[in-house]
Parts: sequence; structure tokens; C-alpha cells
Amino acid sequence: MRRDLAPCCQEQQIHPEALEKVRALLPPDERLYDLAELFKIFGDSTRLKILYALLEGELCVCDLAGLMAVSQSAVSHQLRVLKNSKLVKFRREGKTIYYSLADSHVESILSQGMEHIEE
Amino acid sequence: MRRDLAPCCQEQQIHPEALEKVRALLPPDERLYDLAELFKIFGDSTRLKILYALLEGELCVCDLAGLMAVSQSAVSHQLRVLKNSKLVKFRREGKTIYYSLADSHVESILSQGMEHIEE
DNA sequence: TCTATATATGAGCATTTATTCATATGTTTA
DNA sequence: TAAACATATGAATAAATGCTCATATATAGA
Repeated sequence: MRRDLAPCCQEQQIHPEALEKVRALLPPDERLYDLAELFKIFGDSTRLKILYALLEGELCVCDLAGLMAVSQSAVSHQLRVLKNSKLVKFRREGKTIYYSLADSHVESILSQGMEHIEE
Repeated sequence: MRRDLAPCCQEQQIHPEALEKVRALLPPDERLYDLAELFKIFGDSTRLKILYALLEGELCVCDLAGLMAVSQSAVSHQLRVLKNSKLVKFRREGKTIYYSLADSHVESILSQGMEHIEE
């Protein structure tokens, strides 16, 4: 009943020609890595909620914290992440800091994802 | 030099009217959660590479493992994730299983993200 | 300059996650 | 039915991540 442990896919690639074609068309690894970093940002419901809220216009940190059931600190940490990815920008007005969307792609990325969900 | 620890944003919401407007337009929490789950899938470079490779047509697991610098097991695990999210589908042909994209949104989500990267 | 308020940030902790290793399952062929 | 091969999967582990708590920083006003 013992089965051999043959290392898979070593003796012959199944479709070397398809592989070569695909390999030539793939984005470079570094770019794939950057893209994954971007989508990681969208992969958290707190950050998504912030982005959706900012679709309607700028809001300050307090507003955002009040909107969600999380602490001011948590919002601030997430805003930093969004800021580092150039998805939001901010302006200061006295003690208050207003955040807004920095990129028009945000809305289209969100809506493409939503379409898939609603399938 | 001691500063008070006033809990932030408790005594008065800064913009209650903006908050109410935004709150009414936000997607429900459950939907935001599902959307975050979807973007989480795109937030890994191994899975992104698989998706990009499948843009060109169907490939078997061995092909995909050969394309990337990861084990067959890792690819298989990730394909399961993609399958569970209905992003890929598969067909069996003898011992070989061919995977392909299941959803036309995949391409548009990828390209919207790429546009942001390339800014 | 002292106090109050809005925001930012570092450390610590708990949870999630991607990989590897070992092995199981399913299919074909001898 | 036994061996070979393609794929799947469970357990273990290491790394990443999101939150909270405490505190720092920045600005406004008395």
C-alpha cells in the first residue's frame, strides 16, 4: 500500500510552450510585489470604510473615529497606512486635520470589487 | 509639563451633519467585510502571479508551480483560496487539472490597481 | 506659559496568514 | 492490482498585521 514520493512536475513540464508564452507576458516580480502591497491596503474593512466615507468628501480624524466603532488611535494608524500608499491626502486647519481621497483610481477599484461581490 | 489626557472627540463631534450624510451612504458592514475579504485575495504576490498567468489562458498546477519559485504545495494551497473566492475555476483531464479565470472582473480589478501603481 | 483639544506614534499582544513538510487522494498505465 | 504521477491537504512554524494602551506632538486660547 506504500506509494512512491515522486517529486511532482520534474521530469517533464506539461506545457513548456504555454509556459514560455506566459512568462514573457507576466509583469516583472517587483511590480507584482508592489501591486500586492496596494491590494493589501484594500483588504481591511476598517480601511475600506474610511475610503468609502471619504468618497463623499473630506472628513477629520474625529469624524472618522465616530463613524466607526474603533478608537481614534486605530483610525490614525490606518490613515497613516493609506497616506503612505498615496490613497489619501490631508490638510491641516488649526488643530483639525482633514483627510480626503488622493487618487481617482480608488473609486474604480472599489466599484470593480463590489461588482464581483454582488455577482 | 504634565498634559491632560482628554479623551478625544467626545465632547462634540466636529461635523455631525457630514457624519450623518456619510453614514447613510456607506455600504453595510457585512458588505464591507466581504469586499475586504476579496481584496485580501489580491493582496499576495503569489496569487497575483497566478491570476496574471491565467489571463493568457488555462494552465495546470505543474505549469504554475514551474512559473513561480514556489512549491507545488504552495500553489495548490493558493489555488484553493482562489477557487473558494470564485476567482478561478478548473477542469480535470486525466491526472492533470487545468485552472482558468472564472470572472471577467479579475482583469479589470488588476488593471485598475496597476494604473495606480504606475501613476 | 499653562491648559485643553486633535492627532500621531511606539510598544506589546493576539490573530491571521503563507509557506514547507509529510502524506493522502485520484487517475492512468503496465 | 501495483506503480507512477498530478494534485490536495493537515499540521507546524515563522512572519505580518491590526488593535489597544500609554504617551508624544502640534495648535489654539486664556
